[in-house]
Amino acid sequence: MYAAPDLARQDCSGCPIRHRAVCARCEPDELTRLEEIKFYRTYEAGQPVAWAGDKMDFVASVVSGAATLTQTMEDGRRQMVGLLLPSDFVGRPGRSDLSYDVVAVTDLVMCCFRKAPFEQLMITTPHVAERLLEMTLDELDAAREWMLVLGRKTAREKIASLLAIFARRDTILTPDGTREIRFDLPLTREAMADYLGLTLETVSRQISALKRDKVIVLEGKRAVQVPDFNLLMEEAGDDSDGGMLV
Amino acid sequence: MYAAPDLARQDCSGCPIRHRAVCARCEPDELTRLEEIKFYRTYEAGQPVAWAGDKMDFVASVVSGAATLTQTMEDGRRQMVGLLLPSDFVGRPGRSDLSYDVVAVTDLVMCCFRKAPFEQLMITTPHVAERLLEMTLDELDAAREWMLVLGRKTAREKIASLLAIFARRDTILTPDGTREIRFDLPLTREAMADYLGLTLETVSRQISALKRDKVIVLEGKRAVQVPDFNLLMEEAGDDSDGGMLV
DNA sequence: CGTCCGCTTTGACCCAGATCAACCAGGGAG
DNA sequence: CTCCCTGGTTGATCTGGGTCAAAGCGGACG
Repeated sequence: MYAAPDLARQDCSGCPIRHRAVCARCEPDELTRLEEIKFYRTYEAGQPVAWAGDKMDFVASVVSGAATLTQTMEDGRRQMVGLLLPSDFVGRPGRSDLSYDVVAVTDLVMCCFRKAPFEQLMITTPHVAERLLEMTLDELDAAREWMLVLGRKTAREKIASLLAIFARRDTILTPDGTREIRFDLPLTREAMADYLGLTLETVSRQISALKRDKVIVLEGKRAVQVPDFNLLMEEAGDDSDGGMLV
Repeated sequence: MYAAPDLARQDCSGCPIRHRAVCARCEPDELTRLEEIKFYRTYEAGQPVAWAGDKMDFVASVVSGAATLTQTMEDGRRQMVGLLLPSDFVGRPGRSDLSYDVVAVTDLVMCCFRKAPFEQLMITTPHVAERLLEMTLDELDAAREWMLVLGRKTAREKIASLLAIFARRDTILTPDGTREIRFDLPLTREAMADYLGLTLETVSRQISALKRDKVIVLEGKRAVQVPDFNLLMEEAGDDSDGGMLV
């Protein structure tokens, strides 16, 4: 876990997301210019960062913590459309109003840039624009992958797919060096339901079912251990093998 | 309808997508450089453009016609993850393998650029990269909008949402100037089902239901007329009004 | 140390949409 | 003119996941 930084700190070189965020490709001089316009904001778990329809006058990178992007219909139905983890970028250079709610799900630290100077900077420092394009293309691929999950997978496959995502992101190497897959769920059952297009009851039932079938082992309600990752992938309906042959 | 162009033609200035595609922002000299590396390809309705997992050695803009992006699971379940219409862009500078199938659904003309020269050109002509970023961000927004449709909308709402998309894109002004909304469905029932995460039977039933309820008027199986666009939006579960007040 | 509250689990029942199956319409080929 | 073949419609039935309801389970707080 990354300690909330001193809000006045200016040094990007020790930043935990330095090598993965929009600034990843920047040369030292470009970084200096970014440092001049950046500022930090922190949010507590549960706090909104911005609402759909708001004008958001800044863009930002997640430094630590997690945030969700959700769309809501008038009658209250909700769909999570993105999950922001450290190094992910929010905001849309070139447009100002947001089309989804952004909410901190854990304590959150963001590295923000006021929109106008950032847009200016994108023109003068190609490495920022270049990296942002790459990140946006990755996001688009992920969104499309998720469309398959939402449109065609069963409840059990959906849960397994979500667990597989967390497993890939958060695997902890145990002290004795065995490559055991073990992580904490960063979301409540309700948030998982919003992500997967399910109800929280179905999420709970399917997690119980996967536990019963020994696909996962639960320690408490949040800690998950995956004894066999290939089995999990199979449950997710993804072809874990293949693709390298032929 | 745009006639299939002479495959050797080099003049971008008369191109029907000149002002909306990746090249929209190009200055005349940038356009000249694009012209030097471009070439056209045509596909007949139903033909594949590329398969998931293929290395695609070019990127392209749709000039006329339509293509679908679909992902397929091993057991045959399919989900359309994108619909390419004129001016839309396919391909991913920076990566080579495709993660979905690209298939022409109507006769299709594409303006292609070999990947390596295009990537080179992106570095030297910022207007291409700039426009591509903007288009990719739009695609991402659209993909996220679609996640709400797939995850939370009912079958009837899904159909209405799809019809609304076509209506917005393809509205034809009738000769006498009345703003009647009337268009042809570019997709079969099966393709609509793949787009919406439904079965083709459900698609057919819901279209019949919307017809019965006078939300749409069908002329034959493909021609659709929408007497009241607001009613259609309401059926889609979208808040057609609102957003401009406050 | 008890109680309250947010989160989770579990059960019983129901319904939207899937599945299985039959049939229809039109248009191209022989 | 008929045959067939592709895409579309419609009906009957089944079922995965939603809905409604009740109860467990920490952990914060008085």
